[in-house]
Amino acid sequence: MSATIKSVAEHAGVSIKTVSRVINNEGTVKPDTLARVQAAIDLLNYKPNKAARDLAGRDNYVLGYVYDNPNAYYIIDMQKGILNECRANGYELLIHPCDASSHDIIQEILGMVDSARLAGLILSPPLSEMPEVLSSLDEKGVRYVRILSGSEALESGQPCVLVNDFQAAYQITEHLIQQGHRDIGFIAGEKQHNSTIERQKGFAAALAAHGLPQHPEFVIEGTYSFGTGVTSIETLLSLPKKPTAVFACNDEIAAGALFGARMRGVDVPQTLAIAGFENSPFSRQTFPPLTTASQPTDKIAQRATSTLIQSLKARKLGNDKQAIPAQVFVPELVVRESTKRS
Amino acid sequence: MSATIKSVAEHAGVSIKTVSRVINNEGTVKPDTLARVQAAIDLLNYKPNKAARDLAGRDNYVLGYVYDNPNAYYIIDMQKGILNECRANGYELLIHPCDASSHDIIQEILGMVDSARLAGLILSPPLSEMPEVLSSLDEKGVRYVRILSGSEALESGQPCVLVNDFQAAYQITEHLIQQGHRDIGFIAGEKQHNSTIERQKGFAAALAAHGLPQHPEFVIEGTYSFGTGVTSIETLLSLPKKPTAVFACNDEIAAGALFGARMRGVDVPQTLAIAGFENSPFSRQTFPPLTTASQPTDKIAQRATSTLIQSLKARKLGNDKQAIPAQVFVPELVVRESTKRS
DNA sequence: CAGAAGAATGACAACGCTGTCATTTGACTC
DNA sequence: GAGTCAAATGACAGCGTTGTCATTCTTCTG
Repeated sequence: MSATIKSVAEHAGVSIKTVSRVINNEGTVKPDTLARVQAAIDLLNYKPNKAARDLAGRDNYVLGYVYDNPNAYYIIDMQKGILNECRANGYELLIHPCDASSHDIIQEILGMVDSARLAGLILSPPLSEMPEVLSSLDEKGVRYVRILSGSEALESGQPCVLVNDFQAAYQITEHLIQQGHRDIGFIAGEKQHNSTIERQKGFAAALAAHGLPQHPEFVIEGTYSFGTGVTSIETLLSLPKKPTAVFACNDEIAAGALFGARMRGVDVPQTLAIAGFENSPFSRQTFPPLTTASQPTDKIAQRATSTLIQSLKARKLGNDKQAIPAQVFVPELVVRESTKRS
Repeated sequence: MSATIKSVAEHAGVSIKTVSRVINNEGTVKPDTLARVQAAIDLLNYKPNKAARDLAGRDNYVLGYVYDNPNAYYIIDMQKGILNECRANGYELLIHPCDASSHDIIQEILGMVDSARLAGLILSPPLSEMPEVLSSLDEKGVRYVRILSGSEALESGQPCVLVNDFQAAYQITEHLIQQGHRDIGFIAGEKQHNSTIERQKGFAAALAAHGLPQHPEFVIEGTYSFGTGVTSIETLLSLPKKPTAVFACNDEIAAGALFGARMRGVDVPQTLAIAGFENSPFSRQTFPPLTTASQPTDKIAQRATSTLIQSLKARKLGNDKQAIPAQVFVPELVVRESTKRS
């Protein structure tokens, strides 16, 4: 049926091993041999058989993306970014949605890594921030890259990509302050997401920097959901002293807050300003559109994937020590109507 | 490292071939041998190596989901449904987003099928409705299952799952009529999606059935996007005779229409009723929430996958003739505030 | 220009499984 | 109890690649 390494070798008049060297870029092939082999590959439209590769080689060419996140847009963007990088490097992607709060989540992940012989894992929050998960993976020698909230270089030099939620939250809060708001509410997501913690810290830091008081009753804890937005805004607007602006931990909460405000007949942004976080497509589609922070999720995912692949290569070549620098992404402030005072 | 078929065989005191028979459910193993082997498998926590299986066997255990659809919620639900079924049957899933309008889309799909040695493909609209794609796949002998809009059994007996958009659209339209609307606008999505055609037919049929006139100027063509909703509603509301209700071909358009109406200060649902289609999560989150039709996307996906797997098994066993009956799903009307007249 | 050292290439086993076909086992017949 | 036949099991090759190690070709040295 399709070409094999053998047919390519015959065509090029070399041994299969040499063809193998060419397709693996081992670099120890003479230029003209390489050209001959490459020509044969192109001619026959040869594609290495993944199964055989996986079987024969020590490592294989499948990465896994394990996630527990209800945000469809986030996941899709992640997948897009990961896939781009995977394709560019001849890797495949296995996706594995799961429930991070399940009691045997670790077994589940380990099981899939094992049965699919994954070369490595891409972890996004909250999984990337669960110590039990990470240590189990370390113990089993499973390679992974983490996407997580933070900005400090990790001591370990582990492969990771950071998102500086603190700074972005700081900027959003500052934007609200500059609009003249002094009483600003904060609606948090799940506290097991580091991003929530960081965003809240950024929020608090901005208030402090501008000499504004912290009102504990203005901070509501919830989940990254529309429903949280709806109920939280009710709570906030029922306070004797109401905030004039609200910073919601993500767009979904913000959309819920907007919905809740409208239910009560509160005008946004005139009476109440609302800001979200994430720049989900629908943050543009609410009425009014939401001020938010734009996170290049697909770029982050791509970067994470390339980091993982690099670390995989490094291990293969034995120079396992060489740490790969973590890249830090800072979400950008996007100002829209939901916070614009006329 | 992990257990192999050989270690299991030794443990159970049988040959590797017998173990192979057990894990493949070939049914020609004596009950007590089977029990011994099964015990060894459990004991060693043996998982067959997929790469070896794929390499040795004629067919392999990876399905592909190829899609071109900007709707993140749809894709996520599809993936969820497919994965459920895959896991239950020991298959893996490879996802492949693509651009259906690309000129070499066929080559791209064929290439990935080839290089990943896919056992079969799951196709959703618009790819599942592109004759060129289907015929190329047929020609190459690639197995696939289609998810598409329609209701008639396909002559060919090909594996497929149908969604009866016609009937659902009919119901939505009828609902609007029952609310007293006589002048109803229709905003269409891409016409290369069969769903658009079917929904429009259902719309027209309902009008006809209730003796209402068709107003060509009330039908706007666009894409399945928020933007289409925004601009279309402007067009409709600028007509000398305006519709009092609008049926948008999906929720995203409907959300855009709602946005557009609000921009013009038009009250929904009092002055204008708006209905969508799909029951996307955000159809619940607009203000007011959208009347829509609920499509059990994950169930549809799951059914499609099981159909594909069945057909794969049938081919393996040689009884390729036996056609698998196509299941038809009818989206259900979900009435919310966007069409409720007080 | 012989010899050494390194670069380039090749031969061949191994990876873990399934397919094919041969062999053994067991049940049933007369 | 020998003979028959089907059911159960096993031996072994082969899937397409990579890893290991041996071999050959180059280039450089003195």
